[in-house]
Amino acid sequence: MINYKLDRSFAALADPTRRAMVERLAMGPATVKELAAPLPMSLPAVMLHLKVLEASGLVTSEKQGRVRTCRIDPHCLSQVELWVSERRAMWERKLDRLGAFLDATKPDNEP
Amino acid sequence: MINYKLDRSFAALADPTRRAMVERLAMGPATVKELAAPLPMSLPAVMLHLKVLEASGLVTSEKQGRVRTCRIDPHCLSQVELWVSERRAMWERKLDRLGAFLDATKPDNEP
DNA sequence: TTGATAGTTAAGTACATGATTAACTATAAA
DNA sequence: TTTATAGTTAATCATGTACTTAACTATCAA
Repeated sequence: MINYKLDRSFAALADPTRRAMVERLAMGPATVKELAAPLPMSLPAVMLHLKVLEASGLVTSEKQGRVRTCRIDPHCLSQVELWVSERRAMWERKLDRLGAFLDATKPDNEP
Repeated sequence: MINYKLDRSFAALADPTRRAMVERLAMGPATVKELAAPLPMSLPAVMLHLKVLEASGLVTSEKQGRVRTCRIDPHCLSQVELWVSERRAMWERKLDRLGAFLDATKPDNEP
């Protein structure tokens, strides 16, 4: 029942800096420097955030020469999306059944 | 650009105990005691998790007599789902465009 | 080969998080 | 009216997170 990957993905996305990094990467791959440019913090801090994103699997990176290029791995994003949508769907089915029950037991001549 | 609600929702869902609580609530409303029953921790600890879930907006609760009944608020779940699906969709559109570009620039007579 | 660039590691600090036990407050039932 | 139930608050503690600056290592360009 324990899903460490999901733990790490949600935890990674809980930080606004890391969501900003994912938003940037959603537009296409970027280097560490490009990722860091708009962020109001030091490069080592960005590196730590990147490490968290990579540990969760949401982002991958590879180094060529002295440049590390980062990109989104959509699989983990899908896993997160799936978990949330499943719970919401379950809750909404529950609501629908409740509605149907109320309709069925309601005194008639109401719409 | 900063979205505290989203921060709190993702952070709330990053903890396996709280995800377990949401999973339970997806099946229908529950009291604090019912929520706590399967969890390997003290009631005050469960209360703290519940507070985190309520502060994020993912869960609401109301007290009647001495019983507090908790239920999912699907709106915040939708917000989380939307954020994730938008980023994934954006990334995949990007990939598609890249694929189309590669197809267009590829030397011919390849499938 | 000198210097700038891109990234990395280390050490240290401040604050947040997740849990505990003990003690307390209502409400309901016997 | 006693007693059990459901929940709440407070005090405490250990650990984890999010940064900082300083110092370092490669790589590329002039």
